Amino acid sequence: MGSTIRDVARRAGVSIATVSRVLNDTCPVAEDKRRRVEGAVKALGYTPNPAARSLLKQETGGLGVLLPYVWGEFFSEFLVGVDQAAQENGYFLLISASHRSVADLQAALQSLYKRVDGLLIMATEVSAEAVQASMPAEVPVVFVNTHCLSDHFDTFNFDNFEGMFKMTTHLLKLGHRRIAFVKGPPGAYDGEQRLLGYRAALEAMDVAPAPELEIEADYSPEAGYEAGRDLLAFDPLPTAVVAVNDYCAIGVMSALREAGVRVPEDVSVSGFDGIPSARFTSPPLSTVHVPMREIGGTAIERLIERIHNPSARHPKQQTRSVQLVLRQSTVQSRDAVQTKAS
Amino acid sequence: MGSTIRDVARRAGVSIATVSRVLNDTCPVAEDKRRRVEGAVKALGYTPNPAARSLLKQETGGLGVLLPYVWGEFFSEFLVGVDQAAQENGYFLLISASHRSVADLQAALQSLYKRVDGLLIMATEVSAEAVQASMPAEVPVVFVNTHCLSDHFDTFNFDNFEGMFKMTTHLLKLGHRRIAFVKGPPGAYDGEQRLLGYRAALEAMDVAPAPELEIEADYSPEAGYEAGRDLLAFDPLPTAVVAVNDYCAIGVMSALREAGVRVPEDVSVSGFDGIPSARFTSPPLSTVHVPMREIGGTAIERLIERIHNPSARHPKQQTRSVQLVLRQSTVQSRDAVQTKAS
DNA sequence: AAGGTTTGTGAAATCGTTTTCAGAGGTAGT
DNA sequence: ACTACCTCTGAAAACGATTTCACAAACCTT
Repeated sequence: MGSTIRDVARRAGVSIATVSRVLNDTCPVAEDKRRRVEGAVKALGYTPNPAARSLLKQETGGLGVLLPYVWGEFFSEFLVGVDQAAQENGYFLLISASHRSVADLQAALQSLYKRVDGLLIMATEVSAEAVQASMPAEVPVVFVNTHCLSDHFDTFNFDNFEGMFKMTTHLLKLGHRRIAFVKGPPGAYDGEQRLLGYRAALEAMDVAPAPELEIEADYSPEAGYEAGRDLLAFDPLPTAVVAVNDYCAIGVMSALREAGVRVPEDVSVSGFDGIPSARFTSPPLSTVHVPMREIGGTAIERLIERIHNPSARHPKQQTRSVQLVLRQSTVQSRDAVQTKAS
Repeated sequence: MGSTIRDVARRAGVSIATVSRVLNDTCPVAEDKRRRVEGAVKALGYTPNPAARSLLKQETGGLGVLLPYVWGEFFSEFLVGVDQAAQENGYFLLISASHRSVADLQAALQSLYKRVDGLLIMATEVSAEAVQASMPAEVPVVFVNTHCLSDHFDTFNFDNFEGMFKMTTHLLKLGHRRIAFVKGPPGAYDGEQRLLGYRAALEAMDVAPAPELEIEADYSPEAGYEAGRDLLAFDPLPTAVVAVNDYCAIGVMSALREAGVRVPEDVSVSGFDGIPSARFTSPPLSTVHVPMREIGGTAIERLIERIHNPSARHPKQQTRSVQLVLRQSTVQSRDAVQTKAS
């Protein structure tokens, strides 16, 4: 193809300036020339070279998306929202994953430098401040699901703490008192907020915290399965298990089922994230729904707004609320039923 | 930041040519100047402008990835492999989804033009030929999981037909004779191949095909659920259900369970893809494992190879074999047991 | 009919690199 | 001591667009 603006100009019998004007509709151009240029463009299959264009105008038309890692439906839902919003606004996406440490992020930022007009960063294990410190300050950034100490950044989070607080409270109201928590990986912002929400709910209902019931895991069903096996050692079993996310809960349920423990009759189990599959587990999983698709879309729109209006007033910290979705995996505690019966 | 090569040259007291030489290690440079340049680069935090660079050398360092859509673990596994391979080779990724028709693909290709050095295209509902026809011919492309009529393209597929043939045969050997098939969306290459594999297996064992047992659905658990409900109307029930993919199978199992039909005691169910979650369903799902992570990585490596060596001989058609993973959702048919007992 | 404005156009500068070309200076060969 | 050959360096020409500037022609005024 390699036809340039010069080829088009020659074919249409005009100067390259005129071609550029027709293409960008930036100045009035005589009707006959305009038509000749359009004809030449079509005939040659000409497309402007984006490198040349972005060299001159200082913009690329690209958005960078940095993720800590990619796994499962949580991220794919997010990406769907991101992709859709970007396409609607005529931007393309530069996506890069597995950036958890500041060093990883720095390397990625380096390679994205001047290739994108703005960045969407989900850095669950690092603060926004730490990321920003290793980055040219002038490129617009929106942080998603990232810990932010100050209010100097645009952030778009969802309410990890509140969501888990609500879920735990719900289980407490169902009469559960021995509620285990299957934790996320150490150092992860969202996981830690969820843990704190769990603890706060216990405290709010005057239930003594039980550190031995907080089991180490991560966000995978494999780790959830292991955690579930660990839980089986308790006698008596906890009557409910709150998992840091849905995948983890799925693993827990799998381990319990394998050992002949029934969910929810013997043990209630809950998740977090509200991934699409949670509706179809056995039993269907009670969870806290995080609308990741919507969040991805809105975050992109925020970013684009920032790009168009970089001098805007204050960065915005926004927190999306989340909702309890109660299904069959959580029921009233048998202890509570017995107590009531007695 | 905006420091250019000229700033570096001035600070180091050399010409811009020398700076370029130091940065690209393209010619010998005197040790003292080299050091001065390196110092200036560090002091100014200089990074070469990629637009300028790719304008001159005709390469971008980017790879384009076009997907029909994104949903669930099948795609996230694929993306993990793609992302990892790209990073290891120093490429960045331009990802764009929801391109199912030729028109959609064309629009995406247009916006990726000259922004990437090569393309990875998964076009499940269009042939490679149709895509190529609307694309400048000189950019290297590798098609993944895409129907290819001729042998003019690099393709990297996995064995949809054979996988489903094996799974169906396995169920037949377990004594099942009334085996339902839950179909993918019409027009999807992979889904249709799987359907053909199912039919071929029936034929190979002289089991009469039963078109009424082929139920319309798509790749989602929701559609699988609906298909499962449709199946409940059959009397007698089929003794096995082969779903076009795992998510669909999950939906089927959910519908059956809800109606009090036990899996696998009453009905065996199988999936396809081998998504990570399939291990953790209830019961764990028998499936055909497609190593999407590996496939994504290998496809990227193939693409990079093509980029480095565009004049290579013939395009390669490669088909990755797939493996049966048998778990608890498929067991011997009760019919077969009865027959044996009689 | 003369002057001022508008409209349309092309030449040339610019963006920030890489790379070619030619020249300067040093070393070795005879 | 003169030529031949390296080794290193800088000036300048690309790459392919956009945009400024200047100018010509056509259009109004009065």
